[in-house]
Amino acid sequence: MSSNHTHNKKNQTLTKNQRIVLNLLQDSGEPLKAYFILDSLKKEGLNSPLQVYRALDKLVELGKIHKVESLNSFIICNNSNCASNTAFTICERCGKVKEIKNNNLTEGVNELVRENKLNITRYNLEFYVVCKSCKIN
Amino acid sequence: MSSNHTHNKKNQTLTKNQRIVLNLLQDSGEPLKAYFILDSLKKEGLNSPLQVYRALDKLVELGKIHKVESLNSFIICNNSNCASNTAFTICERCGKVKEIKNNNLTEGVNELVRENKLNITRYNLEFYVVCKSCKIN
DNA sequence: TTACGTATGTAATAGTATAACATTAGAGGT
DNA sequence: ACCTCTAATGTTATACTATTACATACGTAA
Ligand SMILES: [Zn+2]
Ligand SMILES: [Zn+2]
Ligand SMILES: [Zn+2]
Ligand SMILES: [Zn+2]
Repeated sequence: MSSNHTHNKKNQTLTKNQRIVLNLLQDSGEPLKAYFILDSLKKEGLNSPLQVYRALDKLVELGKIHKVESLNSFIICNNSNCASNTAFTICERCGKVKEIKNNNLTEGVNELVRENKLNITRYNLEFYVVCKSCKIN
Repeated sequence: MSSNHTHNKKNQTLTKNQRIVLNLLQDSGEPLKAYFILDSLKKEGLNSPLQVYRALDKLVELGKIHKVESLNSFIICNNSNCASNTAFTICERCGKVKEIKNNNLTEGVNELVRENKLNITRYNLEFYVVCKSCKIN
């Protein structure tokens, strides 16, 4: 079946489990919970939580997805250069999550870090908001 | 026993459960987990997780403690004016957590928020570091 | 007093994550 | 091709984190 030649090492190293979990997160675009992922992928052959968590761990490590800590959820990275740094807005009302892509923010954080002599290895920023559609209602 | 007159409303409103949980966190200074708190306070009369979680919820709401989301832990607020905004450094090696008190950081974040038009209600910032004692070793 | 909101106590259960161990698949060197 | 090493898998069990539900008590204010 799956012709897993060794081209394209960076992207094609993914195993079957990792790939189907990544695809689900990609298609969804929303933060998903591990057990929801498990339920969704039963038909693809995932049977146990551990299979999901192992795939998630690997994908986080590769920077392809992020964990939204305060939601116990995982979301596709749409930024492609986070290097395990994350910044999200989270709507307090509807739960919608957006990864912040703004370069000003990234630069601003870097500046903050320099100015405050924080010897950091990475960061995780969660900004709680009321999103546009929720503000209307 | 406990003469709970209604003086000093802001601070003395705490109930017995809330008070003993707060005291433990205060004495510890470290982030503690709910079930550790439960075990520690069995002798004080806490029997069930729910008693702990209810106290924790209230104390978070009052701004007296914070939840460290990525550790599933709770820590005393040593800042006194966070208004549910939090900023921590977390050592990746030893797990030591410090609340950032630096006013420059607070102001810097506010600036970031203004510049990026983030309509936020609160934020939670986690900076992963290697702390001094861990860097030596 | 009555009524209301908030806190309690207790039991059960839901939701999140990892440990342990045996097995398999792949990449790289010889 | 064969050996070897590492990483991933499959499976079961278990640990850890948090909430639901419901009955009861307490404090404040009308
Ligand atoms: Zn990202
Ligand atoms: Zn919303
Ligand atoms: Zn604080
Ligand atoms: Zn350390």
